[in-house]
Amino acid sequence: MGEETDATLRERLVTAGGHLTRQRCAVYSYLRRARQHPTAEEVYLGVKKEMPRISLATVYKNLEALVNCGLATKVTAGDGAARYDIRTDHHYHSRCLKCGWMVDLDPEAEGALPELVRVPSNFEVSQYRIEVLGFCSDCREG
Amino acid sequence: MGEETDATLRERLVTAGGHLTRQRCAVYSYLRRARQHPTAEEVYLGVKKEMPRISLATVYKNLEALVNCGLATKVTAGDGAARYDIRTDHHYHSRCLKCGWMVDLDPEAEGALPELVRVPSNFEVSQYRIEVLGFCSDCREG
DNA sequence: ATTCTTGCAAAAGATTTGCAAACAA
DNA sequence: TTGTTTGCAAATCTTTTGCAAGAAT
Repeated sequence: MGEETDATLRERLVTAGGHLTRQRCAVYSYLRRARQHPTAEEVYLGVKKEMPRISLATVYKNLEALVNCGLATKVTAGDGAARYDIRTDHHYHSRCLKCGWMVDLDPEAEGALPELVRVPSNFEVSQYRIEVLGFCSDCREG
Repeated sequence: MGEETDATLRERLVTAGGHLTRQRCAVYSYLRRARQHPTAEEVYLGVKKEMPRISLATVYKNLEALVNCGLATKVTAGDGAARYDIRTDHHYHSRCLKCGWMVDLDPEAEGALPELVRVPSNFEVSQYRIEVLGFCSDCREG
C-alpha cells in the first residue's frame, strides 16, 4: 500500500484515538483495491491470503473502525450480509436482483429530493439513500 | 377482524395455493392494526397475547406468506431485524436515527428518478427505493 | 383424502463480545 | 508504561429448516 495512504489512515485513526496496525492497513488496502463492495467475509478471505492468521472478528472490528473515522461506508443491502464501500461522499447504489452486483451511482442533481418525496415538516432530514433495483447487463441476457 | 378482510386474505392465499388459518388471520390482523412497521418479534409478541401458543417460526412463515401473496411488504432497514409494512403500493420511508421510528412517505411526483440519479443505460431498472434518514419530532427535542 | 400449516427444537448465518497475550504509541 | 488491538472461542441475534402432529380444503 502507498505511504501517503498509510499516513491518511494513521492520521484519521489517531484523531479518533486509535492505532495503526498491520491488520488495519491490510483491511483498508483491500477495500481500496476491491472492484466490488465486499462483505466482511470477503474482506476476511482476501486479506487472509497475505495475512493467514488474521481473524474474522478483527476484520469486523477494523471495518467498523474505518467507518467510524470516515474512511469507509457500511452499506446494508437488506438481504444477507452488510457490504463495505470505500466511498464516503454522497452517492447512491444500484443492485442487481439476480446476482447482487452493486454499483455506485453518482447524483445527477443536488437538492432534488423535495420534488420526489413529501417529508413531514417536523422530521429533521440529515441524509437520504436511493437504491435502484433491477438487472445488470450480464443478468438481463442470461 | 372484519369478514371482508378475511375474504380478501383467503382469496389471495388460495390463489397462491395456501390455506386460511387462524394464525394467518391473526398475523394479518395485527399488521393491519399496527401503528408502526413491526418486526417479526413484535408481531409475535402482539399476536401471542390473544393466541398464546403461536410460535415465532409460524409468524415468520406467515409474514412471508403475506408478502408472497401481495398483502404486505418486507422492509429491511439495514440495522437489526426486518420490518413488515401493510402497504404494498409504491412509497418510501423515513427512519429516525435515534429511535428507529419508520414512517411512510408518499411519492410527490412519478418518474423523477432520472433527474436525480444517473443510471447506466445497460442496467434494467425495475424499481427504486428511497429512505430518508434523520430525526423524528420526539427525538430532535430530547 | 390430500395438501398445507403448526409448533417445537435444532440449525444456520451474521455479527458481537470477553479475555489474555501481543502490539503501538 | 499505558492504552489499544489481536485472535480465539463463546455468545447473541435474526431467520430458516426438519419433522411429526394437527388443521384446512
